[in-house]
Parts: sequence; structure tokens; C-alpha cells
Amino acid sequence: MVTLAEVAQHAGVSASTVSYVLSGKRSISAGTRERVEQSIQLLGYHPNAGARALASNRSNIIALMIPLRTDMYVPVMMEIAIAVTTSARAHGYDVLLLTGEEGPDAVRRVTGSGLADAMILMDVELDDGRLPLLRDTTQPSVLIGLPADTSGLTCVDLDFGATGALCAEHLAMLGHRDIAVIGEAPAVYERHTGFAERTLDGLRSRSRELGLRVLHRPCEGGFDAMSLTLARVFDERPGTTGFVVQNESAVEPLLALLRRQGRAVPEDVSVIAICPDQVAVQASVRLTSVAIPAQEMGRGAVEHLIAKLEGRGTDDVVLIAPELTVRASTGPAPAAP
Amino acid sequence: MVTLAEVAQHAGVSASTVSYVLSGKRSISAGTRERVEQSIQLLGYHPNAGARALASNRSNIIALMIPLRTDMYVPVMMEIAIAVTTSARAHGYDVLLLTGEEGPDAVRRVTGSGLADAMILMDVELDDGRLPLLRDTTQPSVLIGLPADTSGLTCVDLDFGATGALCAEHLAMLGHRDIAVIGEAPAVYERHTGFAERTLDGLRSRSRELGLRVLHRPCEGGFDAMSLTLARVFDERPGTTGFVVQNESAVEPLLALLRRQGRAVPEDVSVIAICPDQVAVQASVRLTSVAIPAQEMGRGAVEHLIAKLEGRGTDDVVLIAPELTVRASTGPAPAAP
DNA sequence: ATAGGTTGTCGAAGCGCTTCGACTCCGTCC
DNA sequence: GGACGGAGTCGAAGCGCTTCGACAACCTAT
Repeated sequence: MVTLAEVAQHAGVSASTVSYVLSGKRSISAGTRERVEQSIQLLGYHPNAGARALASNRSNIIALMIPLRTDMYVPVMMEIAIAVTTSARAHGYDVLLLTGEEGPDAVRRVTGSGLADAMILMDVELDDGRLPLLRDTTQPSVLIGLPADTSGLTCVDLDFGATGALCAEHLAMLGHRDIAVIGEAPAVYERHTGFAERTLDGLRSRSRELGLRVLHRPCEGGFDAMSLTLARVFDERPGTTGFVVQNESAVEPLLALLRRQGRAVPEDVSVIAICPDQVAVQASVRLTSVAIPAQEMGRGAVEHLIAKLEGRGTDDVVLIAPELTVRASTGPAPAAP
Repeated sequence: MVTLAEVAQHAGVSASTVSYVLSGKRSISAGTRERVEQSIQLLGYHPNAGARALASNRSNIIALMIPLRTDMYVPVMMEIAIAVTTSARAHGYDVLLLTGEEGPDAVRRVTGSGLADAMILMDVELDDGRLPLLRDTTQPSVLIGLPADTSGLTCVDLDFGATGALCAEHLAMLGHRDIAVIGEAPAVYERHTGFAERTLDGLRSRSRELGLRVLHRPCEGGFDAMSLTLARVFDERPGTTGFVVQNESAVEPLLALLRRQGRAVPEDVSVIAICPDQVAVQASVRLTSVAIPAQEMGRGAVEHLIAKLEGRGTDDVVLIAPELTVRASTGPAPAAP
């Protein structure tokens, strides 16, 4: 392994000079800088991460806690993780991957050991056990998601309330009166993961204003669960003509079942999905959808974190405005029979 | 931040003693050990990662390179990443997430800086630019995937050749004679990611032995692409009664299209998918499938890596035997018309 | 011409840990 | 009873880097 000292010797300068060339924290004459840079190239020098972390008290690592469960939004999670990693690299940071498995202990371990300079938490619950620890530590952090109490925290998330409202507006505008929300798996609600409730709240309150009747049913993904759920929906509200689907893995089953029942989309029934654009365009009907901006969320989280690391940061809640894209799965409500 | 020295002082011993309590590398009397452990608890001590890495020359971090692209198998990738992280933690290692973005440079950076003790590479191409670097370094590594030349490398992967053969056998046994393979997106083949070709080779050679006729068509996921592909298949081979689908995002479109054409699954047409079990059971028909054992692959990779880190490891290629689960999407070939 | 500021470089201290050799006890064995 | 060896502990060196203060050299403004 090549060390700083070896580079310094090769370039005929002191170790500290090489260090300053690398960090740019003091001015260095052009000639010296060039010589040092050449030596670095020539010897193939890479600063030792451990030594650097020890001396500077910064590891240049961001910890990313992803959920262990795979009961929801897997592609979204993946996309966020990749966006976080890519943006972090662009700022000179690496990403340490943590699963929820260790729970709050992971936070303690990482902050205590100086393994990472900062954290990004995904899959935040309304009353998350990790939050008190985050508030206690001086280590910057950003949540992707929205807990009940956001005081002293920085959060980035899609504005799910507005998302719900947007869905209601679109369906109301098309003349629908009875709509059904196919929600996430019951486990997601039990876990109090906020976003599902927020969507529903937004949708319900806007629906009230617009005179829509809303029926909400949680639903595990998959064909069988969807089949049961759908039967119950039409049983209870035969006049339902609009669907809002929040659970990605319920989308395709729903479309298949509607088809099988002879209900045409969008002539008889309109469907809006809350999902990544890719899913919306790949479905068997091109879906009108509100996109989940995974990239933007990941990038936003990193940028806020970097700002905080550089002391420019502020605690705030950034809600990304939802965008509804009209495609082929929504249309005017059918004339009443 | 609490340091070793503070713990030592609190427990009334020297710093080295505390270190030995922590590492167990020298014997410590029960009494001393207990006192030290109590002090650690009481003070909430966590060893500083940087200092430890510097002094011991090991970071206890494994780097995991995941593909940047999301054109294939996203859930599988995610599941592998989670399995890797979980198993690594069980062995006392953390996981650093790298995207393919940096390419070979990432390998250089990580090995050069001592950021990680070892690497796991996913999405390995047949002639991957990172492989020469891996062969050159002393740092242990494991590939998930199979390059063209495996000499000096350790690889873990599903035996895709056997997977293809298994699909052929199952369909042949059921009396099918004309089968179609719906492959990955063309981009996957252009990238030479091995597994797609291996599946096809295995399937073709077994088919030859069994007298099956095979038509292979790459296919982007999604409804529109699948629609085109399917039309061409039946155009060219009207007697096709068996499908093997390798592209996850083509499964549901295929089923929908067959239904629309009035071809019943499994009465008229049999479908085998190569996909995670979860996808197979959640589809609109419970799919006969060969599972992609993501968990097992992730865990296997970590275990091999740990073995190498401890000096017990050997370079070898571990191919996981495929398992075919019969569900509701395959049945006897229909009698010839 | 001289005081004062800038610029570029160096030496040394130290970050918190691991590890090696050395030392002290104490029990064992001839 | 003295040599021997193992168990338990300590002190010190050093891992490779950053950073602070010091200093020489030079430039400018009075």
C-alpha cells in the first residue's frame, strides 16, 4: 500500500504539503501541486480511509437504513437506494447499507463508532423508535417518510395527502361519484407507516368537498387477495366506477379481474395508480397515475444531508408535490343506468 | 465520544487490557473482564471504527456492487442486497453499497483505500472489466453471476443451464413439442450478462435430446412489447403450446394476452416462469416456476467471502441447483387438432 | 526603508486503537 | 527448592492521516 509519506518523498515535499494538495485547505504553488499530483498518479496512491477518518473525525460515509421487509414498494426502495448512492458519490460520500433488522441499535452503533457521518432513514413509522436517538445525537440525519412528530427532524417525502386529493379531483372531474381505494396490505397500516394513512386522509377530505363517496379496503397484493377485495367492494357499493390503487402488486390483478368481469377500463371503470411511472406504462392498460418520484426523493435526501453536514442545513419538512399523468385507464364516468 | 482510554481508567486497568477483553486475543481473568464489561456498558462505549481500521488494517466492511440499471430483476437484486447485508451483519461486517456507475474505478478505490476488506460483485458480465483488477489484488471477492473465464475467481450463481434444461424436461414430459422462450430485453443480451445465454443453451441442448422445437425471442417487459413478440411467435410457429418466460415483467402481460386470445392456461398453453417464488404465486395464474433463490445466493456469497477472509476459502464456482415447482400454469399438451 | 500582510511550506502533535514484548505472579515438576 | 511455563496485565510503539503553529520568502503601502 502506498502511503502519503511515500508520495511526499517521491515528490520531494513534506507529508503535510501532500495533504494540503489533496484537501485544498491551504494554498499550494502551481509547480508543487503538479509535482505532487504526478507522484500520486505514478504511485497509484489512494488515501487510507481509516487513517483519514481517525485524523479528521469524518468518515465520508452516509448510512442508509432500508426496510428489511419486502411487503411493499420494492422497486421504489431500490430506486431510492440507487439514487442515494449515486448522489452521495457525486458529493464524495460512500453509502453504508443497514437493514431495519438491528432497529434502534444500528443508530447507536453507527453514531457511536463514527462509522458514518450522517444517516438517511427509510420506511419511517409514525412513532419510530429510532427518532429519539436521532434527536439526541448531533449527527445529521434525514428521513424519507414522515413521522407523527417532525420537530427537530428533516424529512423528505412525496406529499401523499396532496396525492390523495389529486386522485379525488381527477375522478370527480370525470364525473365519478362512487370510488374505491385499494390500499396497502393490512400489515402496512398496522405498522403505522404514515404514507398510506396520509393518502387516504387527503383523498377523503377532498372527496367530501367534491361530493364523492369513498370506500377504502386494504389489500395484500396478488390475485387471490385482490379477487376477494374486489368482490366485497362491488357487493357493498355496486355503483363504484373509480378505483385508486396504492398497492403496486394489486394493480395487474385488479385489471385482470375487471376484464374478466366484463367491465371495460376506462369505459365502465376508471383506475388511477399511485406507482412509479415505469410500472404505469408497462401495465396491461397504460395507467393514469400519480408517480412516486423515487429518484427525486433519494437525491433530495442526500442534498439536504450534505447541506446539514456543511452547516448550511436547516430542519425542515420537504414535501414533493405530486403529479398526475393522464393515460388510458381513466375516462368519463358512464351514464347512470 | 467515549474512548478506550476512558473505559480503561473507569475500570482501573490499562487500555491494552480493555482491547484484549474486546478482542479475546489474550486471556483475561474473569474478574477483570467483568469490570471492564461493566464500564463499557455504563459509559456506553463504542470502538471508533476509523481508529480500529487504522490500527488493525481491517475495516470490517464488505463492499457490494449492485447494477445501476434497473432493466431487469429489480426485486431479485433487492432481495440479494438485503440477504447480503443481513448475513454480513451476522458475521460482524457492515456493507458498503456501490453502484456500477464508477465501473472498475470503484474496485481500485475501495481496494486502494482499505475502505472495505472484501467485495461482492453483482451483475457480472461475461467479459467484465473489473475482473482483471480482482485477480490482481489480494483482497477477497465473490461474484454473483458467472463470467466467461472463472479462473482465480469465486462465483456463486443459480445453475441457469440446468434451469433451462429443467424447463425443457418439464414441458417435454407433458407432451409439448413446440415451445417458445420469452427472453430478457435485448439490452441484456447485448451486455453479455451470461445468465440469459446460459439458460437458453441449457434449454436448447436438452430440447434437442428430447425432440422439442425451440423458438427464442428476446422481449422488453411491458404489455406492448409482449404483444408484438407474442404475435410473431404464433405467426412463425402456430403450434406453440409451451412458454418459458425469463423476463419477470413479461409474465403478467403474456398471461393477459393469452387470455384475450382465448387460449386457456394451462389447458391450451403451458407457461413456466423463471422468477422468485413470490412473483409466481402472486400472478393471475399461480405459475409453475423455477425459483431464483435470491436469499440463498446472497447468503452463499457472504459465507464464501468470510471463509476467504479467514483464510479457509478456496476459489471455486458454486452453482445452485434449480428447483422447479409445479403450480397451475402447466399441464398436458392439448391433443393435436 | 520598514512595518505589515500574504503565500507557500514544513515539523510535530495527536486522532483511538491494536499488538508486541516484557514483566510479575503463581502453580508444577523434577 | 529452584527452574520452568502459563496466565494475566501493562507500557509503548505505531498504524496513515490532518491540522496547527511557525517560519521564510516575498510583496505591498506608507
